[in-house]
Amino acid sequence: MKNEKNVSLSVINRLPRYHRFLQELLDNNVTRISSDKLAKLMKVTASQIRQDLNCFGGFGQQGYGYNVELLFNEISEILGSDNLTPAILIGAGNLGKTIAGQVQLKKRGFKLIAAFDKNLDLVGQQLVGLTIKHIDDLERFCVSHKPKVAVICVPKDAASKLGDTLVDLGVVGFWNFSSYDFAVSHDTLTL
Amino acid sequence: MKNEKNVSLSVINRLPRYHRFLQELLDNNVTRISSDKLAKLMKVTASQIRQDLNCFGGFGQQGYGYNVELLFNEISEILGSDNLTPAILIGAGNLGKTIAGQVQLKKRGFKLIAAFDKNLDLVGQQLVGLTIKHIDDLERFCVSHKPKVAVICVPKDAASKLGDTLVDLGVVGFWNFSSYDFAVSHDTLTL
DNA sequence: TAGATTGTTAATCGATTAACAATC
DNA sequence: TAGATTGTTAATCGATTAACAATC
Repeated sequence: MKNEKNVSLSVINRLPRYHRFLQELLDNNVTRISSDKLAKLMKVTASQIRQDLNCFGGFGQQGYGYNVELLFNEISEILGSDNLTPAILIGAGNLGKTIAGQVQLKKRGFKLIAAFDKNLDLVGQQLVGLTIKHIDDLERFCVSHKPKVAVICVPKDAASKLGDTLVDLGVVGFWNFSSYDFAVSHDTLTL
Repeated sequence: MKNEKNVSLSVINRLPRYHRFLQELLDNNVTRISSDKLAKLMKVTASQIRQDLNCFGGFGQQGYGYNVELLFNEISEILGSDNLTPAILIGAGNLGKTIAGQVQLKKRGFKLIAAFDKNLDLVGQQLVGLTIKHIDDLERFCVSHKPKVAVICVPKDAASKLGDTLVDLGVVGFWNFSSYDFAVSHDTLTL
């Protein structure tokens, strides 16, 4: 397998989608598939698929195509738990709860490792298997656990204070459900 | 004002952000701003700002910069109600209700013109000023009102049946909060 | 082997950034 | 006028698509 460095964000963002389509194929007992067939299925170009998959190594075989199970396992590994990007949820109110439950972070390559809120009524409650922490613990937590992504589910006013702090604490990506506009020069994640 | 044709989606997607920053400047009684200053504020390049704004006409003045109020008004007009892209909400359950309330479609250039659900308990209820309609009315509604964007807030199984139908009905953009992966060759909107 | 299909290089396309002449 | 700053062209950059030699 070739060096995984320099794989563009565009490619990485597409991996979960490959994963899902391969899962589907597996479910339907499809054992092999060509870039051309997969391309038609996913409504992308075959070139893109070959380019993308080749970032991680020669998974295919000339004249044959790709082994669905092998490819699925390879991508699973790349996206595997060890490779999931740690994310935190900030704001565990109605919006936060809904997002946490529905947005399927894992399928997108993220793993929720903590949830924070300032409301003491919520602190201590369980949310998708996590105990909601008080927002005052945010800094200490980030220093020790180094989450890379923050899912922002707080009102505008609260959000406006979070941006710089989080960036200082090492957060490099925001998935922003508040109406505040992070004027930080970091990637905002695509839904 | 020059021809507004051929303005890229990237530029259009940035307009709401310009709008918000100009609003802020107005609130702070700033009357003029150079592309350079605005660039620093928004953490983008001055070139990009000048290129973007010039898609719609020469709003600036050499040696002076941009008149904040004038520019704000121009962008307001471009994003104005008449120019808001009509959108529909599909799925008015907990997720749909939260999204409808929180995601601020208008700030992103969309106007919610209808909400649909299959649950008869929800049909008839009010949601952000709209009466929730039954999903069976979807097709008739789309034919007559031609929404361009659909905000999908239904479970995976329900979502999977919607994609092609909606595309056939003229929907060209999806803002997808379900876990179903629309394999349609249309733009998915960026959060 | 012959046909199919990858891996990979080259071409294209579009968006971003840089540069600067025009001009307020 | 002189300085500032736009409007706009040209250069750069990155991502996508096309093409095809390698090869299973």
